[in-house]
Amino acid sequence: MGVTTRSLYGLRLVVYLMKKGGSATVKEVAENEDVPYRYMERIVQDMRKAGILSSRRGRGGGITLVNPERITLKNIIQALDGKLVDLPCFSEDTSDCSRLMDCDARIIWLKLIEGIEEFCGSININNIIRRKYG
Amino acid sequence: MGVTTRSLYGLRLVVYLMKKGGSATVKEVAENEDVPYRYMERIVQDMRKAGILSSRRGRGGGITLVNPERITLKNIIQALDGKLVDLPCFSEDTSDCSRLMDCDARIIWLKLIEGIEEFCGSININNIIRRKYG
DNA sequence: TTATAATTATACTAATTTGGTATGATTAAA
DNA sequence: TTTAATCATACCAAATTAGTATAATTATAA
Repeated sequence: MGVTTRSLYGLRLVVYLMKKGGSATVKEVAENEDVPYRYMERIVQDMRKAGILSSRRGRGGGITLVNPERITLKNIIQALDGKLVDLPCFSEDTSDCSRLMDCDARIIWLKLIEGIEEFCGSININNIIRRKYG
Repeated sequence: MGVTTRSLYGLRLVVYLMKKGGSATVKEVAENEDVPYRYMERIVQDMRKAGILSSRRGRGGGITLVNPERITLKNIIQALDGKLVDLPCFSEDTSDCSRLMDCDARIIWLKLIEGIEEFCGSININNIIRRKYG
């Protein structure tokens, strides 16, 4: 189960902003976190659309975490990698699976999805960072 | 976090053999589980190498689960998709990440890996199937 | 002993996803 | 009105995924 660089970079961004305790420009974060600037810009857009951060345009603008104390790993991965657990037979057009109803494998995948959603939802980034730095 | 068709089909195979309670040929499983035969053959090889099933060649041969009552979702995914959780910055050559030591994101990813390994290791396929069919 | 039914081993390939770049528009402060 | 920032898309190369194809090996049965 792969996690892409998008989520990797997204988490770096969140941690960076939390440690700074405020706002920053995308450029600043990209430079400090070793992420290509243009790529980071796009990641920021998706996180904004997901409500993880807000932004201000124009000179003096930048980005800010919306609810730092509530951000979970689930939020970040869902915003940037799409579904937390992505299974071929759980795609939009369920028509691609003719087994649906009597598929015993499916109940097991459902368990996986549920379990991972709960677990990732319980990983609160701010808690972990504060525990380390007070 | 994507799960590929390999794991999907691998689980179908395991469930099929469990419900049948014995051996089968790859062809039989492939036909019954809507999996391309040649593809299933290769999946079977990886599962055999991982010790999930054993096989007999030649006429009358086939495949058998080695320890049905001990097979977990973790076993299947690891055998077929490689690492359970695959992160770019946890690749073989750690040299690709210059942050390693003072990376706060890393401790969070480690949590994720640990948590998912434990969870998937706890999903026992046989238990679930038996619970449904007695 | 020979045909047949099975697994095993590799090599190949098309489609999709990933990990970016590039370009330009928009916004707002100095 | 310049400048510094985000926003919106389009593009592209490399890697991965999801298979196919071919042929070898093994063991049973006729």
